[in-house]
Amino acid sequence: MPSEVEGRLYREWEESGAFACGTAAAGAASAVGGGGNAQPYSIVIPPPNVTGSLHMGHALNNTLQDIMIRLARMRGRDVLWQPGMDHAGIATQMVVERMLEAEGKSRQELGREKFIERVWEWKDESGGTITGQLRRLGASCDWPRERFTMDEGLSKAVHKVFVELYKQDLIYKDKRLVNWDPKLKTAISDLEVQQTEVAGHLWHINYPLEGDSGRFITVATTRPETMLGDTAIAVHPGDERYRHLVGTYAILPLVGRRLIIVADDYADPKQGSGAVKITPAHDFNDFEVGRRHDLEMINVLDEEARINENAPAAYQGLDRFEARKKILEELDAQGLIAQIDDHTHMVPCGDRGGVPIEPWLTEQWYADAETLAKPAIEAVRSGRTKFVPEMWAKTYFEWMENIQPWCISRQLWWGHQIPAYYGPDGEIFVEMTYGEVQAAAKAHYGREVALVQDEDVLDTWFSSALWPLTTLGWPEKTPELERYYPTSLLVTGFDIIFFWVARMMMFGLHFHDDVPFDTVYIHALVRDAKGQKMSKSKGNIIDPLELIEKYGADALRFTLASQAAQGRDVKLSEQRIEGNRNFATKLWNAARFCEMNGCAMQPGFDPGAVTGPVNQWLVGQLKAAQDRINAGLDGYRFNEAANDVYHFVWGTFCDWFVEFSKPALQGDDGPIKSEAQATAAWALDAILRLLHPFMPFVTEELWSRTGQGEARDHMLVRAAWPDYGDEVVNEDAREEIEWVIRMITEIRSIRAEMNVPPSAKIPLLLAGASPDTLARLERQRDLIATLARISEMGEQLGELPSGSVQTVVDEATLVLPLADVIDLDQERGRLSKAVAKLDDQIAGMAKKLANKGFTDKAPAEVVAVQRERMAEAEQTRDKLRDALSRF
RNA sequence: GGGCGGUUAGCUCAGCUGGUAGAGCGCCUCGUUUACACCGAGGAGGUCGGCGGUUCGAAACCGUCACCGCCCA
Repeated sequence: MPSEVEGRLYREWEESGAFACGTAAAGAASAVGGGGNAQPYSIVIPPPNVTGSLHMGHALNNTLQDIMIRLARMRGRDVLWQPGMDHAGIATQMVVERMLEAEGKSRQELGREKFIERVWEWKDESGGTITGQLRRLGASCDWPRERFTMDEGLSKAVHKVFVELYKQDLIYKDKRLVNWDPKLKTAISDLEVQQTEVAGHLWHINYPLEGDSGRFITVATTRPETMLGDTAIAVHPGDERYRHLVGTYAILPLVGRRLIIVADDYADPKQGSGAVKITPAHDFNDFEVGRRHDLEMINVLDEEARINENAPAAYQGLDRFEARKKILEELDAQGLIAQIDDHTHMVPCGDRGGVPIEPWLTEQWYADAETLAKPAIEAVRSGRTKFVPEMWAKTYFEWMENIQPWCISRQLWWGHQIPAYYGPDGEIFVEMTYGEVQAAAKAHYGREVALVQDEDVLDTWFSSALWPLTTLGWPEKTPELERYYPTSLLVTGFDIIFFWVARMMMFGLHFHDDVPFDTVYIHALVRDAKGQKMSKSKGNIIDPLELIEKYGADALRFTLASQAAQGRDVKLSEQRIEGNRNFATKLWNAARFCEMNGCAMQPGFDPGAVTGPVNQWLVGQLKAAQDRINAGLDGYRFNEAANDVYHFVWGTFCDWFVEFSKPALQGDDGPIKSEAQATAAWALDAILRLLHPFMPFVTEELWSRTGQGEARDHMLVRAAWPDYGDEVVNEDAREEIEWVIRMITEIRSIRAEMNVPPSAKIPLLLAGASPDTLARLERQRDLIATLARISEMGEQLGELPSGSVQTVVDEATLVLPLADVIDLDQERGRLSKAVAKLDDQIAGMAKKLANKGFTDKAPAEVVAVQRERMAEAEQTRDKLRDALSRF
C-alpha cells in the first residue's frame, strides 16, 4: 500500500477522534449497552527520548501496544493509550553539547541558563520526530494528551515527590563512593554502569616492609595508578604466610607513605600473592575495608580522572592512563615489579559516555530504595501485578531483594534541578515553594539569609518513575487518574525492568497506594537476520522507516507480531517482511475478487442461518479462528494470533472458500449465488476486523471500499470485534467439507505423481463407499469435479477396471482409470511404499495396544482413538494391498 | 563464580496443561482457470543436542553432560 494512503488513513483516524479516550467503539457500543459505561483499558507508552528516532525496538514495542489497544477499542472498552516523551537527561545533554562542540563552543562558555534554553530549542525542533514516526507505524495514541517529563505539571509532581521523600527520610545526602563518569563529569547509578571485558595485565608489585628494606610484601593489581591513594595492605586473617606481618607497616613506593598491614576476609589467599593493596577512595571493596579498619581515604583523582594535588608532584595533572604508564616505568626502574601477568578482567564503563568509570568519593543524593522496594516486591508476589512471561518476575525479585541505595543526583544541567537549598553554613532546606524555603531558613537562622539552590539535577528515571501517575494528572485528583489508574498493561523490554518498571512500582505504591499496572508484558530484543544485536558499530541497524517505506507499515507490524514469541528474541529478516507484504496483497486481491463478484454485505445477515455446506463450513471455520485469535491475544501470544489469522485468510478463505465459491458466484442468479455472495462479504468483513489490530491500514482501506451501497457510518478502527458463539457452527458441514478437501487433495496428489496434465479431465469412481459418502459425492460433485479436474464420477460396482490408479479416502477406494498414462512400475512402487509405510504405523500402534500397561492406565478415550486409528490404517492398507495385487 | 534462557526440517523459528512433529522462507516438479506469478497445485526433507531417569507413553517432566546466548558479581 502506498505511503500516501497510509498517511491519509492515519489523518482520518486522528481527525475523527478515533483514538480519544472516553468513548467506546461506535460499532461495539450497542454490544456493551452504551459507550459511557464501557470498562476502561489503559496503557502508558514507554516515553521515547525527545531526541530519539524510531528504531526497531520501538517498532516492536509500539506495534504490540497498538495491537492490544486496537483490540480493546474494538471490544468496546474505553481505551486510553497515553503518549509522551522523556527528557532523557544525559542523552539529550550530550547531543546538544556535541552540537555546540561543532560550533566550537562549550556549555560552560554558554552558561547554564543559555545552555538550557538551547536544549529546549533542540527539544522543540527534534521532539516531534519520533511522534511522527510512531504515526507512520500506525500507533493509535491519544495524541492531544501527549506529555513530556519536563512539562510544568510533571515537574511540579517531581518536586512534590522529592520534598515528601526527603521529609520521610527516604531521600538523603551522603558522602560515599559513587560511579563517576570522568567524561561526562557526573555521578551515575549502578545500573548505568556496564561491565566490559578488557584484556589487561595483573602487575605484581613489591612494597618494602618498614624497617627492613630488603624484604617485601607483594601485592597484585590491575590498576597500578591507584597506588598513589593506597592507605593499607590487607591479608586474610587465616593466611599463615602473613600472620606475623599483621599490624606492622609497609612503605608505599614512589610516595613513601606508611601502609598498615591489616587482616581482613576480603583478601583472598588464593588470588595472586594473597596480599592486596587497599585504596579506600578509589575502589568499592577497598572502601568497605577502609571503613572496617578506620583507614584514611585519600582521593588522588580530580573530576576528569587526572591525578590531583594529593599525589606526589611528579604525577599531578597526568591523566589516569598516563599516570599508570609513568608509575610502571618508575617502579620498573626501582626493580619493584615482581611479575606481570596477562589478565582479562571486567572494567566498569559508563553506558552513555563509554569511558571507564571511577569510584570516586563525593557527596550525592540518594533514595532509600530498599524501603521503597518492599511493597513493590510484595505486589508482584501477591499477583497484584503480573509479569508475562512469568520468568521475568524472578529477575525483578532478584534485583529488588538486593537493591542498593539509588543515587539520584546528576552533575548535569538538563533535567529537574534538585529543589534543595543551602544556607551559608550548608544547612539544607527542602520545601514545596521558595517562599516556604525562605520561611524555614528564617526560622532556622532567626534572620534572612542568602540561599543557594543545589546545582545538580535528578536522574532521568526519577521523573519517568512517576510516568503512570503524572500523565494522568497526579497529584491532582483528576477523573483520568480515577478512571485509568492502575493501567491495564505495560509493554516494555527486559532491559528497563530495573531502570523503569521497578521504580514505577515503588513510586506508584508509595504515592498512590496502588500498583501502576495490572500486567507487565516483557518483550524480547529485535536482532538482525543472523541473530546479531543491532548496533551502530556493527553497521547492522535496520531502520524501521525504510522498511515501512518499502513494504508498508502493515507488513512490518505483522512481521514483528508474528515473530514475537514469548521468551525468544525477534530475528528480523527482510524476506519475512516481504512475505507479509505479499499477505497484504493477497488479502487485497481476495477483496477485489469479492467486489468483482458482487459480494456485498447484507443487512441483517445471520451467519448461523446459511444453508449451503460450504458457507456453513466457512462460518464455523471463522468462528474457530476468532476463538484462537482471542486466546492468543488474551495470553499475549502475539505470534500465535498472527499465525492463526494468516492461515485463516490465506489457507481457509483464499485457497479453499474462494475456489469453492467460484461456481456459485459465477453461476446464474438465484438463492445459491446470493448466499455465496453474502457469506463471502460477511467473512471478508469479519477478516478485516480480525486483522485490523495487526494490519490497520490495509484493512481500514478495504473496509472503506467494501461498504457497497450502504455507507459505513464509522471507520473500521471503531468497529466491533467479532464475537460469534457456538450457534453459528455446523458440525455436519465441517465434516462434509473437510471430506471434500481430503478428496480433492488426494486426487490432486495422484495426478501430480502420475504426471497427468493439468488440462486433462479424468473420471473418478468410488468403490466400497458408504451410502453417506455416496450422498456426499452427489451433493459435492461440482466442487470435486472443478477443483480436482474430474470429468465424470460415480460408484464403482463389481470388478475394478485393470490399469487404474487407486487410493483411499476414509472407507472408500478412489479409482482413477488412467490406463493410458500410468507407468506400471511407478505405480507399483508408489503403492508398495504406501503399504509399507502403513504397515510400519500399524505395527507401532499394535504394539502399543498389546501393551497391557497402556490399555489399563491410559485414559479410555486415548485408547479408543488409538484403536480407531489403527482400524482405519488397516483398512486403508488392505485396500492398497488389494490394488497392488492386481498388478 | 551465581542466576536465567536456548539447542526441533537446508535457514529462521512455532509446538500453551505429556498421547509418536508444524509454519514461513529456501529447494524440486508442474501450471488448465479474467482475484492474485507479491500467484496456484504437488513434493522432498526431521533418530526433536548427548546420556540417564519418571511414565503405559517424553520434543514436552526430572537429573546430568556438552555447546550457544543473556543478566548479575
